[in-house]
Amino acid sequence: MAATVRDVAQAAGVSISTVSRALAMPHMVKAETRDRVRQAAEQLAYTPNRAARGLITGRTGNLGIILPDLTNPFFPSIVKGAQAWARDRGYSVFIADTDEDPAAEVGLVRALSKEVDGIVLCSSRLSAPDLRSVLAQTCVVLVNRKFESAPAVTFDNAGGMRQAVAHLAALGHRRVAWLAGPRTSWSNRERIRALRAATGTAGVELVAIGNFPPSFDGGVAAADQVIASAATAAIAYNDLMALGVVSRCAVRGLRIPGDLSVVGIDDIAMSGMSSPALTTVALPKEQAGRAAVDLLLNLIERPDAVTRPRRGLPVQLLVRGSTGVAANSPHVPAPDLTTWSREGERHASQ
Amino acid sequence: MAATVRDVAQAAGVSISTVSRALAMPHMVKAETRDRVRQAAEQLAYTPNRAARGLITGRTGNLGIILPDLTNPFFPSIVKGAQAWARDRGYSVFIADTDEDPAAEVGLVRALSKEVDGIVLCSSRLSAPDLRSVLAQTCVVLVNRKFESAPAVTFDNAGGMRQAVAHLAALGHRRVAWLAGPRTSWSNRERIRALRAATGTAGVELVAIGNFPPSFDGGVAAADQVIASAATAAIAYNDLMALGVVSRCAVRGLRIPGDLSVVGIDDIAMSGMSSPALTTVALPKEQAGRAAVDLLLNLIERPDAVTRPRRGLPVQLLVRGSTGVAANSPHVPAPDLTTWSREGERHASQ
DNA sequence: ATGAAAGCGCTAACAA
DNA sequence: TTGTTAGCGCTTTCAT
Repeated sequence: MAATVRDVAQAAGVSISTVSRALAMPHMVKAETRDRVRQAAEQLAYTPNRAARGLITGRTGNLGIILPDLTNPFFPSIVKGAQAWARDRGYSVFIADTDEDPAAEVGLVRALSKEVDGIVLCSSRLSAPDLRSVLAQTCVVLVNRKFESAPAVTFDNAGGMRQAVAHLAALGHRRVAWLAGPRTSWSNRERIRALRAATGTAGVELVAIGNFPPSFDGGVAAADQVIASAATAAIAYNDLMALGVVSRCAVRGLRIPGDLSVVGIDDIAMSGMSSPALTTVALPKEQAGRAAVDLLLNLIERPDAVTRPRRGLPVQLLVRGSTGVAANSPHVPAPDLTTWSREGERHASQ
Repeated sequence: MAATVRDVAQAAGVSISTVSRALAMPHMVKAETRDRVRQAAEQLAYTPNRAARGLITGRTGNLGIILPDLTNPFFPSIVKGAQAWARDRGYSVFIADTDEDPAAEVGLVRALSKEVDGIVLCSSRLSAPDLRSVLAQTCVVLVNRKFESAPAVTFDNAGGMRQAVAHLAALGHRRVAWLAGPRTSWSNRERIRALRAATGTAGVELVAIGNFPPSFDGGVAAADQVIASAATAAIAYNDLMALGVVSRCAVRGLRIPGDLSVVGIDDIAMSGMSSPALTTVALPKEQAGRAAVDLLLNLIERPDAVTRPRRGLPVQLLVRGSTGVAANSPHVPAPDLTTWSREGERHASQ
């Protein structure tokens, strides 16, 4: 059995309350006693029982992180950052995947809230009333979503869109397609708005297409509409969709960036591995995880401190192979079977 | 404040122990009383305090999952399966990422072991003595590693290698390269052994190359040795490496599968998105997560039950675009600058 | 500066 | 079948 306060107290020849104090509030104990206790504790490999502590303090020392889909590579990076940061600060992190289901999201928050001191809620797809109710009941930090005055870590979507548009405009693109992601996504709304502003300023025509699922297949589905739109460049809601566009363009016989320039958002690992590599707006994902934990711990440990709204984390356009100088419209004739069969094997993989 | 047993007891007009029983051992309580208690509990939205319960039962209702790197897409799938399965069974899951550091792995097991009933240890890189010590102290299920008599969930590496070799042999390949992953990886050792057997039977010559890091860049680094080996096909330790090989081959001006066939292992999402799509040995990752949780809960809830060793989970070769009929040796002359510059932009992304 | 004692919310003996 | 009671290991008054 693991050592308890009592064991340590006995070994150090003091009372259990002295042990507790020596370990948690060292300044309230005489130096000599403190050292004796510490030594005894170390020798017995004593670790306070968190359940017992939690029972009296009302705190668990645990955090939760809830996200739509672990297999979307955007999220593991956030989790990685959050988990490591929290652990360094003495907190453990529960993970929960909603499988993109807002109903499950509510349930998970409720279930987790009993077992944690606070929750990091990533890319929440919750409706305003649901989210409001969740925020009222639990200590929550949002990531990648802003909602009323709730503490949140976001990315500088506007800056990212400006960089992307400036890049494309400089390459001579005058007609740019936006491939929208989920309608319920806050960042999707945010990005289209920023895009409208940025294209307006740059004298670039914007064509919005979608919404589509924020996945590779969503991008594949979107590609044909992009091609039909006669845009010479496309900005996708995320890298996964952008990669889908690139893939579908290959099937359709379009060259990237020769016929169409493609920009993604996120900078998931995959985006650097495709060929051509994807030009993308890199989001500091691990940093966001750390920032969320910081915010959450602040909320937990200093509930009265005022948390003023923070601006989005800075993002960085990474220019890679999928963007190039503007070409003629990529409007191509309907593909014939010859064109298709050449890449037929590719298609089998979907 | 949240409702306690006492509140429910009062509301239902019974004692606290009746409440506890009615909820945890319904058969020991008169039906009518039970219903009354349940109704009161529901109305008060009562949830047992897990810390208090844990204090007396000695169980936390939590599991931990430890893995080398969350940003390696192989692991999130396992976590996803494990997390959902555990939650359905009333357990929450802590996540911990070792950042590929075996020393951190030991520390994390120790730290987590205080807060959980059991740990799922994925692709452990621990040395035999370290692993033995960990297993002695904690309730652990290994995933993707076999060690002495420890309970483990593995994949049928031998079957996978046989399928891959049979596929390549049928395509006429007679000289196949194996790109080894980390030396400390159990599955790496397992696979090379299976490969030796399978190639021997099939009359195929095997060339082992490596070890390399199990990453895209590892594959990029390996590719040149593959090309120099005059093999017409390569099997990589995982999909990430296989994708690296494909990418590097493009830079070197080799066509896939025309000049070289490439087979990966894992079936990460990315492998279906590359072009050509990657032929790969698909591992049932989420299923492995679920199986690990099953094993773990069995261990926790029936410590005396004998767990007999299980064979590896069945795997499935997915034939896609990256393999084709054997060509001549891909031995090519050293690339000249013209060849390189054509794909120079690709290179910038690494 | 230290100790004694109460009690967090729950489960599990033991009584009735 | 139900109620009473004794703790689980810890923190935290309240005395000393």
